Amino acid sequence: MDHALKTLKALADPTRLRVVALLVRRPLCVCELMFVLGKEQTLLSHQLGVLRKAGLVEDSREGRFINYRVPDASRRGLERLLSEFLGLRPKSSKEMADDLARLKLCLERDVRGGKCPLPGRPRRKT
Amino acid sequence: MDHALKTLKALADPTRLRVVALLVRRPLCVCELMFVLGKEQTLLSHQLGVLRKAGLVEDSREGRFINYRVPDASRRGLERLLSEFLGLRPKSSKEMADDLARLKLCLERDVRGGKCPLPGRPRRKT
DNA sequence: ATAATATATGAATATTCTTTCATATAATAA
DNA sequence: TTATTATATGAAAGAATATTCATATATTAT
Repeated sequence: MDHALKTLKALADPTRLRVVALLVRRPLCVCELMFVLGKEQTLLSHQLGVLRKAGLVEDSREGRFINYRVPDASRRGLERLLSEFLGLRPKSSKEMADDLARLKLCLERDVRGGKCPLPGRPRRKT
Repeated sequence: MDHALKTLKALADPTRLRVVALLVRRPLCVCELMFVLGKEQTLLSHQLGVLRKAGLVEDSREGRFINYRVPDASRRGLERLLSEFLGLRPKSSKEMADDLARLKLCLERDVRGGKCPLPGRPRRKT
């Protein structure tokens, strides 16, 4: 029950919930989350720490970037929790739709100056 | 997303989570919850208020007692959330097993002095 | 090396929640 | 009516969380 509580507490914050709703779709680095959510680096770092300690996300370094992701094992469960139990679907939640739109922008326009090395996105030219 | 957050916040407290785990099984009045959880009336009252405002529980008066229950519509979803997503099953959670044992006691031994009028339990002799 | 970039972390502050206390209310009993 | 029982509620106190600030670390670039 302790673990259940840690999970619930970790999700019970607007920014963290948005982060999870994004990461459940694809891995992202902190700067992409900053762009999409419009939050300070240091705040996201703390909040990602909360999610990490709750086991909801994992991180892995890739060069100077750190990518966060939802572990494969929990992905399905989380997806269903969000969409089925909480009703968090892009169609029904404007906030979520907006985040996804900004994410699209972020990925398409390579907002971080071509520096973010996530798979499927342009890398630096060096 | 606002509603999702309210739900998560309401569940993200040890006492409230225990309350929900009990009410998902059967309706109970406040004094029964007091007995099972070993908490003060006034505390439970506040916390039931939080759950009620989040729509997780309903209340209905029956004489001088007030019975709380999980609305039929959300019962299945909540059950699955607790057992499947959070892993809160009596078998795996000692805390939950203990609560259910105390609930059994409470119902069998008619702890509230035969006064609680919930269905399936002895009523006052008057 | 030095500088720049991406991110983390500890401490301080600000904010929000929980718990308790005192008291109110609604129903029933005497 | 007065007393008792079951529960609710507002306010105060206490505890936990979130946010910000200053600074640290790791990686890469120059």
